[in-house]
Amino acid sequence: MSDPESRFQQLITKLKAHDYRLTPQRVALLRLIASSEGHPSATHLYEQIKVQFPTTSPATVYKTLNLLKDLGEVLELGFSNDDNRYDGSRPYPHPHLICVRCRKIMDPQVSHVDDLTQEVAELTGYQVISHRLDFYGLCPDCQQ
Amino acid sequence: MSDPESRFQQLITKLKAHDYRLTPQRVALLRLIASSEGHPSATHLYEQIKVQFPTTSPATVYKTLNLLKDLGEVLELGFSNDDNRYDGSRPYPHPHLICVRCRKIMDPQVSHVDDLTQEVAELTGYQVISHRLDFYGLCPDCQQ
DNA sequence: GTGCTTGCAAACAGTTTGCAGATAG
DNA sequence: CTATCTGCAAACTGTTTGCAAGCAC
Repeated sequence: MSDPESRFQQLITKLKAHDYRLTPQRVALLRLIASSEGHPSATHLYEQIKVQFPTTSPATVYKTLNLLKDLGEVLELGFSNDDNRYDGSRPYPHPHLICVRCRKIMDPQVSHVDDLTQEVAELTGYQVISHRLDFYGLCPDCQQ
Repeated sequence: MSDPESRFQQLITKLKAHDYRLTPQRVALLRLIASSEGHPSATHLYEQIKVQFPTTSPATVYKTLNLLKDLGEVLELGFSNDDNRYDGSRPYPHPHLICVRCRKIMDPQVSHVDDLTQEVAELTGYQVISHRLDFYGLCPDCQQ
């Protein structure tokens, strides 16, 4: 967990190391992703990038997000009913708390979650690769 | 957690109590849902029902599944990349273990998961309504 | 200069919806 | 008898893909 600026530099270095080109659109997306506290959607990121680069297309945003996902630098939270949300600050599995009314997503502190992975692996014989833990509820603002 | 036949009767009773009509297609779906050990998809259920009722449409299956979901009698596992899967035997939040290769889904025993909901609620001030915990990995058969 | 990247538009896939005819109660 | 349900087809939505032009290196 690093500050946005050094996270941004990390991402730049990673892309360079893999011989990906640093286009202005990509750099702008990396900057947003590196400070993505609010778990933004692709559309949300797209709209922020359009301010600086009005010709940017959603496809470019999706392509770059998938690139970063494949590099393990972004965590994608997919929803069957709703847009995917992205976390570029903490690109490893961790719990999320989702307000069902305003759709805000935050990262709660939850103890011993990683122990569960070990427990499941031992109990089932599966090779557990990843996990996802989401809590759904109403945030303080939305409890009226 | 009851046996398929009494679960089936429960579902019948529930629909009757809410004045929903028991059409042959619905009854067939209830029967499948009541014994849904394998977390089937809508398409999978549709194909099984088509054997008995060849004119059934996917729309009917989706409509009935949504009805059961709204009544709290079916748990829907939505995936952004893949078909939704349904659990009519245990229609309450519980952990799932998903093989990323063959897409088989099972229910592992995991200890103290419900304690986490309480922990998150106290820590964040959210009113936590539900949760979802999925583990992704390779089942014994798929580890080759 | 080369070939990766962009931006547009069309395609995609699972699910939902609208509606006319069928049917459970 | 009547309101609900079915089955078909079209619509929907977020994401992906194909391709020609653009540009990073």
